[in-house]
Amino acid sequence: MILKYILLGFLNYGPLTGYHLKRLIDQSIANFWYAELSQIYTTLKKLEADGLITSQVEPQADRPDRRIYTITDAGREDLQKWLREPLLEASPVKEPLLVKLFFSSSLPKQNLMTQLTLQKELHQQKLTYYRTVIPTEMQGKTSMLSASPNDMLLWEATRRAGELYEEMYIRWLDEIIAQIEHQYQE
Amino acid sequence: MILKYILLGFLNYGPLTGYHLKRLIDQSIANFWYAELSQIYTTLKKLEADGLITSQVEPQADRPDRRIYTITDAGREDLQKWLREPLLEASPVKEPLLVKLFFSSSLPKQNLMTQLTLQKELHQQKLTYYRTVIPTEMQGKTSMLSASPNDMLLWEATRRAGELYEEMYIRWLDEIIAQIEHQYQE
DNA sequence: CGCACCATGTAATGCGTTACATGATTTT
DNA sequence: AAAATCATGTAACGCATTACATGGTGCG
Repeated sequence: MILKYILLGFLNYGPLTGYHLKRLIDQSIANFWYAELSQIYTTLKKLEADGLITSQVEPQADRPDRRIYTITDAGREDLQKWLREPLLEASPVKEPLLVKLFFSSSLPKQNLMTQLTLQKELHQQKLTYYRTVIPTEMQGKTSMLSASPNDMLLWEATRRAGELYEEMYIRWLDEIIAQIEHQYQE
Repeated sequence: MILKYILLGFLNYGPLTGYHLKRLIDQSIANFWYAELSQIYTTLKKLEADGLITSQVEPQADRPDRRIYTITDAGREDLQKWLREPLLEASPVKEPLLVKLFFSSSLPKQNLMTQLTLQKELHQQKLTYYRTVIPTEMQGKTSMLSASPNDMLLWEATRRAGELYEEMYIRWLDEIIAQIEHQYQE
C-alpha cells in the first residue's frame, strides 16, 4: 500500500530499475520506511499489471540485463491523488521495547539496566547518523534526482523528524534509567 | 511474535478470556501495540497447542460460554526468557506521514498546510489522552491485576514515553508548518 | 427500536520476510 | 581467496486485517 506510492514517488523523478529503487529507499527514507528487494520486485510487477508503470529490458554486456521502469500518466494521477488526500489518523505505533518494559517487573535490576543502556547506545548511534551522514547523503540525492527547493525543504523536514525522535528517545531512556536506579526494588 | 508475549504477559497475572485480553490490551498498551480480536483468538489457540497455556470452558447462563486461559510453567519460562534477552536493534519506524511529505513537493501550499494542521490536532488529542485519561485508567488496572510497585513504575514509564512522543511530534509539526509558511514555493 | 456489550470463532485475502537460485565483475 | 556489488526473480511461510457468522442481554 505505502510501498506502492514510494515506488511511484521515486519513478516520478525518472526511470529506474528495481535494484536502483532499493538503494534509493535505503539511502533516503530508510528512517521511516523500509522494504526488502524481493518485495520491491513483486510490487513493481503488480504496478505494471495495473498499468501504473511500464518497463523495458536493457541488455548489458558484462553486467546482468536490467529492467527499467517508467511511470505512466495513470501512475502519476494515482500518486497525486494519494498525496492530496490527508491521513485521517495519527499512525499507530508498535514499539517492542515498551512491551517488554511493561511486563518486566520481575527482572533483576541489573538486567533491566543493561537492556536500557544498550538501547541508549543504539539510539545515540542513530542520532549521530541523522546529524552527520544523512545531511551529506542528501546533497547527493539533490543533484541526482534534480530536486527542487521544495524537495529540499521537505527532505530536510523528514531528517529533522528523525533527529527529534532520537533526541526524545534518549531523553526518555535517561529518565527511566534514573528512576529504576532509585526506585526499582530487586 | 510480540503478541504471543503480550498474551503470556497478561496471563501471568491470572487466568483470562480472549475477550478480556483484548480489553486489557486496548486499555493499557494500545499506545505501543494493538491487535484485532480475531488475531488474539487464533494466537491463543496456537499457544495452547504449544503447551504454553491451557483453557477450560466456563458455561454461563444468560451470557455466552467463555473459555478461560491459564498460563503453564512452560509458558512462564518462555516469557521470562524473552524478557531477559535484550533487543539488539532500535526498532525500525514506519511513518506514512513522512513518506507523503517526502514526495509532496508539487502539492499546493494550502493542501500541505491543511494536512499538517489536521495531524497536529490528532496528536494534540493523543497528548491530552496521555495526560488525563491514561493515569486514571492505570489506577484501575493496578488493583485489578494486583500490581507491584515495580509494575507501577514501569507502567508509568510507558505512559511517559507516549507523552514525550506526542510532545515531540507536535513540536516537529510546528517547526515544519512555520517553514512551509515562509519558504515553500507554490 | 436500535445500539452497545458480551463472547467466540472461521475464512479469505493481503502484506512482508526469509530462503532459495544464479552468476559475472570488482574490490579488499 | 573472499566478500561485496550488480542484477533479477520465485516460493514458502508467517503475521495481520477484514469480512463473515451467530445470538442473547441491557440500556437509552
